Amino acid sequence: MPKATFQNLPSDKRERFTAAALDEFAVHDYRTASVSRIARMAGIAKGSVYQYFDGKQDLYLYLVTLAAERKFGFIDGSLPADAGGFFERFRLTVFHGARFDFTHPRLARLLYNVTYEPTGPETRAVSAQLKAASYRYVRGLVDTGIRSGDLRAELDVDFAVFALYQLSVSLRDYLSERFAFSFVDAVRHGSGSPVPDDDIMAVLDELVELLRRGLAPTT
Amino acid sequence: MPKATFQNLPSDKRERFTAAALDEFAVHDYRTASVSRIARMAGIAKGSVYQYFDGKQDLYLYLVTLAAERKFGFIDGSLPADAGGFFERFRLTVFHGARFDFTHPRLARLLYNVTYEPTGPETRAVSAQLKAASYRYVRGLVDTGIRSGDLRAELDVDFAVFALYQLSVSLRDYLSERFAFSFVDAVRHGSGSPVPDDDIMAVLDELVELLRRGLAPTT
DNA sequence: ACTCCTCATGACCGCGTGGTCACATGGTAG
DNA sequence: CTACCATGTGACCACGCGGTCATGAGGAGT
Repeated sequence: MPKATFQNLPSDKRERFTAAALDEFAVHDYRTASVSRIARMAGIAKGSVYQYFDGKQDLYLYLVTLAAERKFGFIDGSLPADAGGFFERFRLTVFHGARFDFTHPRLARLLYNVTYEPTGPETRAVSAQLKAASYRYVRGLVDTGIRSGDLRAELDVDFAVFALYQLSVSLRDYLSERFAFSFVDAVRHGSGSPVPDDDIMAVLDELVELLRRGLAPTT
Repeated sequence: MPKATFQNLPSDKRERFTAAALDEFAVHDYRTASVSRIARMAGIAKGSVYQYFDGKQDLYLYLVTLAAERKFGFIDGSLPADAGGFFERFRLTVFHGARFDFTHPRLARLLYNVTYEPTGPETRAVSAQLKAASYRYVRGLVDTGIRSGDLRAELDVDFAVFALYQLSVSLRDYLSERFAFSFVDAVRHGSGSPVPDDDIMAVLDELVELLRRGLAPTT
């Protein structure tokens, strides 16, 4: 985590550095990301990076924590306090998650990289932590869903949590493909307007419908 | 693709090299994988690698093609010729896919890496090709499923294909977590007996049930 | 014995990496 | 004016990478 020196920095410099670092880790995975490039982009000497953080891993941990807090905070802040049924809460959670991703492509792309990089000694712990947090969230949803009768009581909870997690995480892949929104391009240049809320909702309707009824005809 | 020199090699040497290369790309992603290490592991000089292949990318393409052919061949060879309903065919396809993965952890892990590495100029094309092939397969299943009435006619086919693909691909994550089977360990040391067929089937029942009925109670 | 040709070899190249460190800078307290 | 301390700096280090290439070994044809 950041040293005191980093906290003492004038805020514009601190932010310029943070932005450069986020860019780098959003476009490259951990191994490929380069501390030298971050320093160059931020317009500071490479040595300064090591005045702010203990090293590459430390910087990475800071950025991931920051991104995760922002995203979870965004979602929580957007969810209505009153309960609503399981499917409605799930729909809104994923919806606001997707909104966050399209409006904060750098942070979203960083978290995406973390999710799909569970290998490697440097990233393993961070990836596991992030996944655990997401699982906890979904499991809470499922548990209350079962208690309230919105979900079948005989469900294999572990499996349901897995399926919901996977579908909601990979939904970003589907959305970005379907609406031709490249997160990497959005980070590199400011290109591409975010996918309209209505379009996200349309796909989400499809997903919730699938989850609610299954693929088979009701006959 | 391999040069003539590689084809002319005595088969034991060729296989020792292929095994070493598969190991390397199964345990590391493309950038992290090292040609020098492969040569060392295979007990040959680094220069020899460049007698067999045009370079790292060329070697990678060869290995991925090989792994994909083996896996698709294995699944096709295990599927009964007579049709069966959509869900039964889907179940069997995923089942044999999982069986292949547990009995060929090196190849499985390589394909896994390809799937989750769509970034990077060197791997982009290969990843896209593999995904396209899988999508084509699933789409065929869905199309005939709709024609035969096993699936609702109003389904958004694109979305259904996405969901089926994602769930079946990520099922390996779930299985390996649930049954504590580490693919990476299985590659590095021969450790860990594959998950029993019955256990795979039990999870698959859960998946197919989910897809067939959806999460909501039938009420 | 001489010539080809295929293949094996490992020292070597240029590069970019994460990380270090001796030194420079500048503000503040005495 | 001096002493101190927090910061900034970039040349430098060792490393491992993908890739090259001059050299040599060995078998086949004549």
